[in-house]
Amino acid sequence: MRLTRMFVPTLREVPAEAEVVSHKLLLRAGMIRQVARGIYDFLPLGVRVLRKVEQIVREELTRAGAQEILLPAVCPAELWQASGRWDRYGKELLRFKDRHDREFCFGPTHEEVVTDLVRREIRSYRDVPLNLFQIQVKFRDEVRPRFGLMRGREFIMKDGYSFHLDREDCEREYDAMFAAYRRIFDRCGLQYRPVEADTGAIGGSRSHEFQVLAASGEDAIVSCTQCDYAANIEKAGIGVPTPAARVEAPAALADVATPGQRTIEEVATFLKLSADRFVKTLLYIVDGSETVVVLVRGDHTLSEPKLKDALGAQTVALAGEAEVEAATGAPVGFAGPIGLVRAVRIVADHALVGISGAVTGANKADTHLTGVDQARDFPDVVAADLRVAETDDACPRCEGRVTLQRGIEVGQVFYLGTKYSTALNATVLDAEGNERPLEMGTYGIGVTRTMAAAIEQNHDDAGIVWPLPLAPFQVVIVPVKWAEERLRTTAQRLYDELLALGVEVVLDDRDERPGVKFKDADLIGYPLRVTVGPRALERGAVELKQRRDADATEIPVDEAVARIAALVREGLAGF
RNA sequence: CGGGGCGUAGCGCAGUCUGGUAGCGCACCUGCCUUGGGCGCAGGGGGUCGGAGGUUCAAGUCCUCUCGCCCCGACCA
Repeated sequence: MRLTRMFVPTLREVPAEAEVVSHKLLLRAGMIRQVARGIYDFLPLGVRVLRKVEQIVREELTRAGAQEILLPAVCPAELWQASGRWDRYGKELLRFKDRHDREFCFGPTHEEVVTDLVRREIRSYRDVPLNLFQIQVKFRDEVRPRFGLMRGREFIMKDGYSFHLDREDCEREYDAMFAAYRRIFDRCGLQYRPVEADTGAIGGSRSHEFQVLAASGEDAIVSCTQCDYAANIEKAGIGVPTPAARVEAPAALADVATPGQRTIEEVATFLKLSADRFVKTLLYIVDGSETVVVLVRGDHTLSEPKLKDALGAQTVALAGEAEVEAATGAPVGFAGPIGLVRAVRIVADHALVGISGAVTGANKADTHLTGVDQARDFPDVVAADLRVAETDDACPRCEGRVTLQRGIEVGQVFYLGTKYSTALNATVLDAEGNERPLEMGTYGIGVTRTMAAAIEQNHDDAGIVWPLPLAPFQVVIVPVKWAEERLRTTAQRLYDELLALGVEVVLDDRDERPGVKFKDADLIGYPLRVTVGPRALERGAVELKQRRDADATEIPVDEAVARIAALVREGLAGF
């Protein structure tokens, strides 16, 4: 394309609403514009990048045996009622009625719809395995959309679903999708890590997230420095439990007045003790009814997913003020495991087993207990791995230690089991003539989020540095002075010849000063820039600069087209 | 949902405290000039000051309500 004919409104200044770098650069490079919170226009350059991501996804999934379909974005309530999610999904589900007052939602994900399709058409075990995917606009009415395309309300997702006769076959497909996802993100030119993930409220038992490594990522991931273990921090296990601190001469229990000191930090400062001497006492309501006391060391953080696993619970929720007072007889801030009003289950993190000389709430207003000895004072606890992992914790798989990194979740693979097939009665007859619910897997990729993640990971002060496979165009040709015929005709010829070779090239035919063109080229992030200027042309040459390099090299005009085409070809082959 | 911030030209902002003819930079249009990293000069167009109501001789400015956007937290996967 000629730049004079293109709709690329670049901005010199950053619109005030943008916070993170991908959002700023997408706006400045004229790729997106915000329409409402979490909802965006995609301009021509933005669409080209989206299509690049989509095409890679499409090719790799097709290669892996999946088939593309397109399901409705507007879905009838009945299917969601059948799965139970109409009530459970909450306000994130955008609901509305048609003119006949029938209820619909804008699909945030499509397990129900695809399972409905499959149950109507599939009868025999001979019809499976079946793996279907779509690339579609989704809507989730997020409480707090933010960071541009990183967490929008409307976004483009590749969602895939597979159907199998038994668990073994489903797990085989899971592994195949895992491998396909690796190829997809490799081909996108991204640095990422597959990590073990919490299975969350969707249900199911096995899941990996694909996390693009970037400091601005919303997720924390734990990875081992010695083996390939990596997990979302919510899920990450701790190899060797931290031994509890013990004091030499066990002290007797004693009340100590702590007026108005509720948080660990406040009490620790007040008593001049370090936080690891405290037993943090949290009350949880488990599965909506049972009150459970949960203990972690004062300097540790509880992981709710781990708590859920440890208790075998469906839901856990921090207890409200009234519940805390009912169980402890004290206002919030003074709870402890000793002398509770009601006998309740107590679970404690490993790091508290055997602790002595500790401090905890006394279950009395403005009072804490010192000299606490776990074995003596509250022996009746269940020990479990409950806390959030920290840097230098032991790896659960090897002798190594773990480190923390930030990541952007761009994909997730999930073994679902028969949750939806059972709810929606999607069954097949097996070889013995028995009706069996289909085993399912689900596989998602955030296409728009991948686009943002690529920028978070690939940019500099001047703008985006697109990996070649995702760039909206591969090459920009910049004639330094459009008015000068010699430069114009050379630029034009290079442009025509590159186009003929199938190179995605833009000709900056604007009558602008060179500085403006260079700034825009850097901002937009074309991987290759060809500068046609009087100095080099005098020597029969043009300049070639890669976006990621600092310097340009001069190449003879006659060789330029072949050299550039080869660079693009070889560059793409590298992914 | 709780806390905080902001809505003035396409973008970035000043003006609001202390009411009195709506401004600046960039962008845009015209002309000249210039052309290797966001040139220079001259001229010009563009605003229901987010919206509604109120106070006042007079409201961008004060009061009430409301809508939108951003950040932190809670929530959610």
